[in-house]
Amino acid sequence: MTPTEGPSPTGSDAGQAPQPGTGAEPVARGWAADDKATAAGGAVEDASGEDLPGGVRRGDTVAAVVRQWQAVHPGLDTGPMEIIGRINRCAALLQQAEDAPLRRAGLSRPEFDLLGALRRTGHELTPGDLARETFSSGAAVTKRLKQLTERGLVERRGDTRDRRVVHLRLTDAGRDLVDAILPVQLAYETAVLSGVDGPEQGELAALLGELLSQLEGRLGVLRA
Amino acid sequence: MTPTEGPSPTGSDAGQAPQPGTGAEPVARGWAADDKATAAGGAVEDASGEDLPGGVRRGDTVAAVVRQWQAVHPGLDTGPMEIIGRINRCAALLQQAEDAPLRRAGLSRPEFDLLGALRRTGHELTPGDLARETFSSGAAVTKRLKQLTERGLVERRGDTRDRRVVHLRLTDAGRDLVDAILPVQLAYETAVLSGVDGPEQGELAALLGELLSQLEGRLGVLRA
DNA sequence: AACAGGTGTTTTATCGGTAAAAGACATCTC
DNA sequence: GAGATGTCTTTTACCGATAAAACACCTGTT
Repeated sequence: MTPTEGPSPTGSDAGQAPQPGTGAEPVARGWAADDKATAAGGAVEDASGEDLPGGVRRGDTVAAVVRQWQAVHPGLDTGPMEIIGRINRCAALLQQAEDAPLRRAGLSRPEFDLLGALRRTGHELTPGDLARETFSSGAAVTKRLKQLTERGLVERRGDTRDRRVVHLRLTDAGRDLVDAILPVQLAYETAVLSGVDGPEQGELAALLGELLSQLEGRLGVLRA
Repeated sequence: MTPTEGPSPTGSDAGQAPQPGTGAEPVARGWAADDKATAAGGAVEDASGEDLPGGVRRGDTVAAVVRQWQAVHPGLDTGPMEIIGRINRCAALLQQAEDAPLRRAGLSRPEFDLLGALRRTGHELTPGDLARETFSSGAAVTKRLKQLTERGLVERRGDTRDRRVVHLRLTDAGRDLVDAILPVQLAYETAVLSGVDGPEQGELAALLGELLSQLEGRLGVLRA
């Protein structure tokens, strides 16, 4: 992802219409669906939401999925779905949208992610460092580095002490590219989020920060 | 994802240690990092966060990444990162954690997603319906259906009117499997979210719902 | 100094996903 | 009613990511 955001769902990000010849619109409506799945295991059918007369927004797809589950299993505690499902669905839609500026620059998200890690830390990193920074496997980092060095965005330097180790840094071109893309990326994201009021954005960021802190600190323990 | 949550990041979900022989711990700490990338393009180094004396939580990794960017580009509007970055990172961690119960049942997330769609809608669906419901490509659905029918979880029935069309429904075994997994899944998710207070969970769900509604309604327009 | 064991990186095999094309069929128009 | 057009599903080719193995090298021990 942009050295700004997150996960790279399912490999490619697609973001186009599901099938070629299929003129069919995704059930929901305007947006080219495609990636990830929804909250409760898929999008919603159609159920739930008729637009209000004035063209006002109806509930989101996750709410509709929850309603479907409630109809099948009344009383089921679907609370977690309303958070986790929405986070996942938002992540899917956001990534798809965010990839647009990156692709214009000829970079995939994971690639930009790697470059961003080098840029923001300010110093050289080893492949292992980059794998941890970008939460990807070492093998994936090796591949990306090969492409990025070939493109002249990253430079390698062998460690003098330990010859197993490699140090990586951005070239001038790499640094310039990141610095050029980042503001565009952030502006785009600002636009994407513009539907939510400023104060609410702050609340949302704070709550997500709290959740993330909990998850980062605790998930290792829960994983059984 | 469980017919409960979201995107299936990078194909497999891994969730294990980055490299085999590497005893190295992910930089952050206990949790087996691996998937997606972080907000601003990777995790945080180490910077930012020392635990407070009492063992209290420090800021999340996204906050640290934002600080790194601010150091490099002072004044940059990193607001969007604090929301989008956290959503992506939360999604990555949650999916990883959520897969545990599913894997015990021998299902991948996309598979459970598909079964869940059949279960909650209550009626038969065509492959095209399922692709839209699960936000995946038709090809992916075809593959999954093949496996799931072979396992006896799903049944196919040709349409009598239109012989191109196939109708799918859960077998008894499929329905029982979904019904057995779902509560376990939800209980697990409840545990994962338990670090956040009840009222705050409600606020979070509401804000995410608002964001998601905006994204679902608007993203198609913005995608340029 | 040889060796056992551990760490950093790369390579290989494989899996799953998408895009695009192909196949099968319905429907609409003339 | 024949042909053109479009829809639904499956197949094919390819790409990217992971896991596991292979390499290369350091380091501590005897």
